[in-house]
Formats: sequence, C-alpha cells, structure tokens
Amino acid sequence: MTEWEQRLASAGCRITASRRAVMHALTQADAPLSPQEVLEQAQAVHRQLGLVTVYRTLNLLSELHLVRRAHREDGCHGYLLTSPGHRHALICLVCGRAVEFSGEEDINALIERVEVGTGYRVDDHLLQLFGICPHCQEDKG
Amino acid sequence: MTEWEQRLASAGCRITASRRAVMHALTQADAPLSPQEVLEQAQAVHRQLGLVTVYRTLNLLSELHLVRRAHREDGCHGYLLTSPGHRHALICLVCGRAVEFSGEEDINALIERVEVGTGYRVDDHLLQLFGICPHCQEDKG
DNA sequence: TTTTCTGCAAAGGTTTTGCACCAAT
DNA sequence: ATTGGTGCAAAACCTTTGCAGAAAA
Repeated sequence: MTEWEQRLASAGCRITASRRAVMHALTQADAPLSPQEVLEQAQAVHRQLGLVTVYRTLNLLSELHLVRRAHREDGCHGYLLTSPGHRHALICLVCGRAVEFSGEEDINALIERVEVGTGYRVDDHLLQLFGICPHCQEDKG
Repeated sequence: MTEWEQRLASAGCRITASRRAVMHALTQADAPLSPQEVLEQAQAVHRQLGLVTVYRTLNLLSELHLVRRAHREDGCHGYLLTSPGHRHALICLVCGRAVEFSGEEDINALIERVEVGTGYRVDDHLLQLFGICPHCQEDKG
C-alpha cells in the first residue's frame, strides 16, 4: 500500500481504480494538469473513467493535501502532486511547468519580523513565484 | 495622465470610464479580486459597468502586463496589479483590515536559493500573509 | 467622422449535482 | 450487507462572442 493510499484509507475513503488512475496521471506529469488533461492521461489506465469522477477525485485529493491547485497562464486550473514539505509553487510563465520549493526558513524569519512590527498574529501565507524554467531559457538562446 | 493611462494610449487604446473604474478597483484591493468582485467594487465608481466589459478590460490589462492573473485557494481566478515596488499585504481574517509590509530581504534570499536549486529564473512573486490583527486579538481575550 | 468600446443576449466551456447502479470493505 | 463511489444527464456557473448603439479621439 502506497503512502497516498494509506492517507486515503485513514480518512475513511476507499481505494478505487479511478483514484489510482488519477494519481497515476499526476505522478507522470511534469506540469500542472487541467481536469480534462488528467482525464485523457488517466483513461490510458482506466478506460471507462469519466470527467465527473476526475473532478470529484481532484477535490478529494486537494482536501487531503495530496494534490495542490495551481494557477495556469492559459486560464485553467492545474493540479499537481504535493511533494511533502514543499508547499509553494514556482510557475514558468512560458510553458506552465511548475516546481515546488520549500521556503519555510526564510518565510518564518519574515513572518516573525512582520509579527513583531505590526502586532498581528500570522496564521497562514500564500506565496507563488513566477519565472522562466530552464527548458524555456534554452529555447530562447 | 497616469502611468497606466499612458501605457494604454501608446498601445492605441482609449481611456474610458470603464477602464478607469476597473483600475480603481484593483488599486484599492489588497488581495487578488475575481472578475465578479472587480465588478462590484468598480460599480461604486461607474454604475452602468457590466461584467462583460470587466472581462474584456482584465484581458486587455493582462496583455499589457498592467495586471496579472493569480490563483486563489477558493478556486476562482484573481486579478491583481502588477506590483510596483513589491508591496505585500497582511490581512486580518476577522475584520479584513490590511497592513502592508516590505519583505524584500527575506524574499530575495529565498528567491536566490530557489533559482540555484531549480534552474528557473524568477521574475516576479506573489506573497500574502493572513492572520489576526491586534484589534481582533483584544476582542477575543 | 471614424474607430474603438460597451452592454445586452446568447453561445460556448467548465464544474457541480441528483440519481440509480456498482464496487470496496 | 452496508456504505461509499461511479457514470450519466442535466443543471449551474463562468467566460467569450456577435451585434447594434454609444463614446473617445
């Protein structure tokens, strides 16, 4: 049993072919996938999968923090696996490829300074970086 | 004539009440606004504004890089001004009060580490903090 | 006057819901 | 056996397009 299957089971959810297929698609991907793209990839493994189930599965996986929603420049929402300990996304402005990074040390230092400076208690944060990935830098040069 | 008006004019676009209203709404905002939210804010300044025009205006402003699309945790797309001088907001989850802070030192340290670690070139960033303001902390205790 | 913009209505997409059947535990 | 999950169809949204009239240059 994989880690995500255990996570699902301990949340009282069942391990199904649909869910395996969606996780499989996301594992293969190197950029955030739209629900439609997840469907197409996942159907290779599970023919009768429907788009509705993809949506429901992605929402479930998001709630369990196994999957993260990201912004795509083409206007769709993309989904990508949450890599453990890496909570923020760096998104390529050209091709949409995203990587996650951990910035907890710097963020925590910043938060502490801001708390002292403002008197606020900071509970949560949102950080996204935008840039150009190595692949697209090459294409230019 | 403001900077963004010049930018519009030099792109051959006209300065209209609708566009002023949308820019006004985004200037006031301390978080990414959905098109619907932009409409509501902007109608305070320009009653007869319609949602269709908001969409068209946001797309135009995006193309001119005056505005950027961002991801929102609630699943909507949000629009925010392209950061002049990189100011960040800390928003009270109870009353909505926002203060701004500059975190350039910590952010730049983080960005440098991420660039080295990923090979990406980082061009821009989006950072928001959420918490409880001093006022609302008192009310609780 | 000449284009560009705007609002409306309607079309085109995307995401969610209701329901009866199916599958995992 | 029992509960939760799935697919389909349809509803509910969100976003874009076509067009005639209004407004900026």
